[in-house]
Amino acid sequence: MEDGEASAITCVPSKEQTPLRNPNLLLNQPKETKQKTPKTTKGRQKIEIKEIKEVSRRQVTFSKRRYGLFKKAAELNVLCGAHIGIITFSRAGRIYTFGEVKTLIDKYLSKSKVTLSSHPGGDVGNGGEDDENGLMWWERAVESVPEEEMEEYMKALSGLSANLCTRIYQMSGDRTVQMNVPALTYPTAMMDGKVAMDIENTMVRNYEGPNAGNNGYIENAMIPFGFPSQSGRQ
Amino acid sequence: MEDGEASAITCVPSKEQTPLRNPNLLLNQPKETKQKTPKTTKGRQKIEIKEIKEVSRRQVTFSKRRYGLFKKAAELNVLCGAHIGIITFSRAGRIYTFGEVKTLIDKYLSKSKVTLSSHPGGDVGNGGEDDENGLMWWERAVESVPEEEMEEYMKALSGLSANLCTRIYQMSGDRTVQMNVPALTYPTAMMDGKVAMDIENTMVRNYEGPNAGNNGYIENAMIPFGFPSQSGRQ
DNA sequence: AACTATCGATAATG
DNA sequence: CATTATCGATAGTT
Repeated sequence: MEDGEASAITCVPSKEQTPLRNPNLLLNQPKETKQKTPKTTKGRQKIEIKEIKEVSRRQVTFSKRRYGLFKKAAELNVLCGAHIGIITFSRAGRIYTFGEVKTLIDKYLSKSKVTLSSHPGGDVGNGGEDDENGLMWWERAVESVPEEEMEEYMKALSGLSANLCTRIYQMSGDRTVQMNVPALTYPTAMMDGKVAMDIENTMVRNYEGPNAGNNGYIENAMIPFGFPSQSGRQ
Repeated sequence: MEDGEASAITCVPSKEQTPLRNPNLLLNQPKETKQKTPKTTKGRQKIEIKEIKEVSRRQVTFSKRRYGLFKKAAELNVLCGAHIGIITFSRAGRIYTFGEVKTLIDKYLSKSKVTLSSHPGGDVGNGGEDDENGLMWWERAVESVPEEEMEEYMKALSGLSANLCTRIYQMSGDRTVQMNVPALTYPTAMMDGKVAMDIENTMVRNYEGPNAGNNGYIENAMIPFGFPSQSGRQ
């Protein structure tokens, strides 16, 4: 499907290309005889929902719409008390996440000592700080994971999620805990920096919802990570 | 910020603040030449972004806005080629998901044998089918996981996610695989029905993006789950 | 990045 | 659930 052809998808089939050059724009300005509407731009125009080919335009759209999407999610969260998590992978492999889910799981992990007080023999209790000695198997750097084990990893991840989810539901404690299951876990984990070291052009950004505050939604909660100021490639 | 009263109509027009400093924008407002239109409704009114107290109204808003959110996500996906996953928990505990992520991970897991072909000594190759004998630790039912181990589960899940993400990035194979990491795993896993059995009034709905087709977005891809009419799990 | 005109989403109503 | 009028998001431009 090339440009210039409406795929007849729905809604308002009247697709009009834009030969429009608003004469008010750059023509000589004979003063505004009628200062009614000095149109300076065409304003928003209808676009077809299909892949944007031009890179720069696509990047801009991605930024704008991702922002809008997260804002909507934040509003939905506040208005309806729903718990929402969003992960977005850009084409270039950047990860943007939204959600309290991440925060909640962070909180859970950080104060797991308090939450889970009675454990038999382990010393998980002081898990607040990193346990640098004797990494557990899941803490190994991924380089050590051969490709053949990928499947198991996947399986483990899937199974873990299921188990966790079930378990948490069974506990049926406060509902906030129910939400913080697996969804947005790995961006958090990637925050440690390990991942950033390995992946050249991958960054993680996070967007926090408004539920921490009251009803406004936080605009600039994006936290860059990994490399300082890598601008470019969406 | 206090929100004491619960008025019948959550409309607080008095607090309306105009962040726009351009006077031209005000000119756009339709000049109210008395009443020449028999207005049948007030139309959309501005609402404050705060929790909606009334249940029925909140439910309606949740439906509408969740629909809108998923639609936006679908558009973003198509327009920019981004891969997006969304999980939404309603207050009642219902789960709604959006995203190709779930589908992709399903596919990956089902054909992991094909995907990971060259392994030295193991026999992961035939991992396509379930290994019913000798369940791995992550396959144990969660009932057997004592509460004290919850922390480890959480930790494992987190670590696994990070490792997986890194690993997949390193492989840098086809991009579809990159996307199917951990995000929307557990709804899939919950498909087994175990969770549904335990939780009385919890259901999982899924919303699929449009990337399967061309540029339209699928409206009614919600698939109920857990109970009888399971029409295939792909 | 900021602005503006327009389009799309949706609160209120039937 | 359909309609409508308004508000909010955003495509195009500077």
